Amino acid sequence: MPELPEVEVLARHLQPLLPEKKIREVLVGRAKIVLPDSPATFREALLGATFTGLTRRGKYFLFQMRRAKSREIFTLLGHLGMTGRMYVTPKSIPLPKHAAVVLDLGREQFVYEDTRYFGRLTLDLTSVTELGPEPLSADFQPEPFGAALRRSKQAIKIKLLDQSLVAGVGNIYASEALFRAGIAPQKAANRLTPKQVQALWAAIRTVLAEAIECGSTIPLNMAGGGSGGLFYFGLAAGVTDYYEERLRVYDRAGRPCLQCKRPIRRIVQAARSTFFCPHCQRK
DNA sequence: CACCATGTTCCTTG
DNA sequence: CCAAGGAACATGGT
Repeated sequence: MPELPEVEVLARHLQPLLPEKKIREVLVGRAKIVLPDSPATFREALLGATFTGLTRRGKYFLFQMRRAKSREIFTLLGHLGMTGRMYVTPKSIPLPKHAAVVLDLGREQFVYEDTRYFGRLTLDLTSVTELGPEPLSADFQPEPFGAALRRSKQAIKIKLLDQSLVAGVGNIYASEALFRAGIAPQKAANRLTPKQVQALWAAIRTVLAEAIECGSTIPLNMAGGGSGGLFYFGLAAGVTDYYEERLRVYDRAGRPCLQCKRPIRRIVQAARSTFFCPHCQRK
């Protein structure tokens, strides 16, 4: 679930649930998640601390915290990796199989679960400092974006996954943005025309903004209701495939292009799937 | 058993 | 030093 839109939607969901909740106990179920902190350091830093706010940067969550005695503020960084989930539940709800970190909040608990354990929940903030501009903010401008693309000979699809170019685009939305912009994914970044740069810049913003819109309405309203606050993004019953229906090329290999009816093709770039329409996205 | 999966980092090569 | 390619990480679904 984790590209920028999914992170944003989950952040909006968690935002009102956390402020002023105090961490009474910290359980690290899988040490790797907390790296480069040690479980002991991590626990000591969070014990007694209070959540004060939550923001997002790229695919990262930035939890604003306040230390118990010193009142000093600090940031807890979260990343969902490929399979991470975070939610706040009553303590009566049993922990999932792959509970990586659990924060005891009193009557509730904050759960970070991750089946593949690729994610992070840590006090180390170095990875955020290397991120490129936030795509939906005014920091993301077509000219610097184009200038960065001109410096790279990589295939544009691969370049879009570079978080220092622009933060938050992942494998799904890279394919989606290129389809919207009508650009072939194999095209070298430095060969895009100024018009293509402009179109891609706009497509990235459109695709991400629409995905946020989508995620913040249907799944959110349905989730949490019956299950005592349990929140599973995109997994609300009956709307399971709403998410996929929005996507125009991703995971649609062999199916007709929504614009020209010719089959969508899947190729592999940098060991990851790319989906595109060879007709609508020509070199 | 084989292959695939929304991500990042580390190592190697040139 | 940098760009680029590939493996590694770990588990589960098909």
